[in-house]
Amino acid sequence: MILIHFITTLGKTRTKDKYRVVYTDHQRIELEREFTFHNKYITIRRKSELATNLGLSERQIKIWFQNRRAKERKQIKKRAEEKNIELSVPDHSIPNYQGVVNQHMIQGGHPLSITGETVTSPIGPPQHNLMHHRFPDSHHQQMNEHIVKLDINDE
DNA sequence: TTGTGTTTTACGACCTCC
DNA sequence: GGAGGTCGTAAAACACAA
Repeated sequence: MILIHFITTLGKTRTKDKYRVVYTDHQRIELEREFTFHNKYITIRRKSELATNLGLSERQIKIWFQNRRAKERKQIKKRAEEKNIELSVPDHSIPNYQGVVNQHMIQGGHPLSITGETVTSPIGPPQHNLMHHRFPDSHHQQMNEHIVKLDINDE
C-alpha cells in the first residue's frame, strides 16, 4: 500500500487518504504480548526490535504503549468505580457493613495501584510517578519486573 | 441502513529528568 | 534541548441495537 504522508517534515504517520492506520492482528498480538508478559514500559532496545519485527516506526511503538497504559488506567478506574457502586449498596444481612467497608477503603488503601504509582486517587500527579526517572535498560527492566510484581499483588 | 456508543491510532500541551 | 511520561482530544474504524 502506498502511503502519501500528510505531513512529512516531522516523520508523522498520518496520511492524506487515512487519518490513522489500522494495525494488523499480528501487530496487535505481538504488542499485546510484550505489554502483558514483559513490560508495560518499553525499553529502547525492545522498541527498536519490535519496530523492525512488526514493520512499524519506533514512534508508533512508543505511542501504542502510551495508549495501552492509558487504556489500562481507564479500565482500572472503571472497575474501581463499579466496585464502589457495588459496595455502596447496603447489605442489611451484615451488621455495620457500610462502616466496615468504608473503614477498609480508607485504611486498606489499595483500590488502585498501577505502574508503580502511589495511588490515593486514580491517577497520581506526575511527580509521584517513578517512571519519570530515566533508567538504563537494565534498571528499567528491574523496575518493570517490580511493577509486574506489584500488579500481581494487587490482583 | 442508520444512529449511537466504544475502541483504536495519533497528536499537542505540558511535565520531569538528565 | 531532547526524550519520554500523562492527559485530553480528534477522527477513523468498529460493534450493535433498532
